[in-house]
Amino acid sequence: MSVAGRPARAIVRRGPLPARFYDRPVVEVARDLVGCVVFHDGCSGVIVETEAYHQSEPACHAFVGLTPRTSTLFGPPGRAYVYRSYGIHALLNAVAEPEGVGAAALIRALAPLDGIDLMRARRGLERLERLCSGPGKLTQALGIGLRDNGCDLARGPVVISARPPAWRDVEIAVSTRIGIAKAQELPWRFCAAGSKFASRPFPRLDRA
DNA sequence: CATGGGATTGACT
DNA sequence: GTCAATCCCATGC
Repeated sequence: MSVAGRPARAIVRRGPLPARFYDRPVVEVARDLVGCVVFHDGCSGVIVETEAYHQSEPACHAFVGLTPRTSTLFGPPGRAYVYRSYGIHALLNAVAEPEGVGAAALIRALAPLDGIDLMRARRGLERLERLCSGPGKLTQALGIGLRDNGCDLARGPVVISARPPAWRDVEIAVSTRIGIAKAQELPWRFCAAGSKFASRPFPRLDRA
């Protein structure tokens, strides 16, 4: 017990991000999610790479309007949007902007924190830098699947919490998005500068 | 109902 | 550098 009477873990463990964190422009949400922590099923990791997607541009699934697939994107902010990519991978997004606006931040890479042995077992890999260095890799490592689509990111099973103290002032690098055919010019990719855990190195450094 | 296209990854030349 | 795996879902007949 400290002099102040507060357990140390109360300082280290931050609460989940509230819905209002997500209820604003998706580009800001994507940028500010870098350094926050994703939890699921005994594993966690610090977000080191994100991308923003908005209904106004054609790379976003919500560009086609409200369909069964995109209903989560148009729903309330602070939910998980999980979809299957290339028939194989589940990709995790955090829904942003007010309800009725289709937008989300794609979580592209994590720096592993807890449950690393479980992540290694799920991924069949040893190297820490490769466990969560891609949007399909991190969902496999944390055991996140399509069943988590629509879950409340403040209540779980998938939870995102605020930046730990060591990440509060993380330097953010900006670049264009990866793996898309349309709207490639938008600078909507954000990364913890110099992180070894990103899906790919950054072409150059620009501060956000 | 048939078709086609991915916000990827890992194996291979 | 190339390429296939694999499946949800939007689109069109």
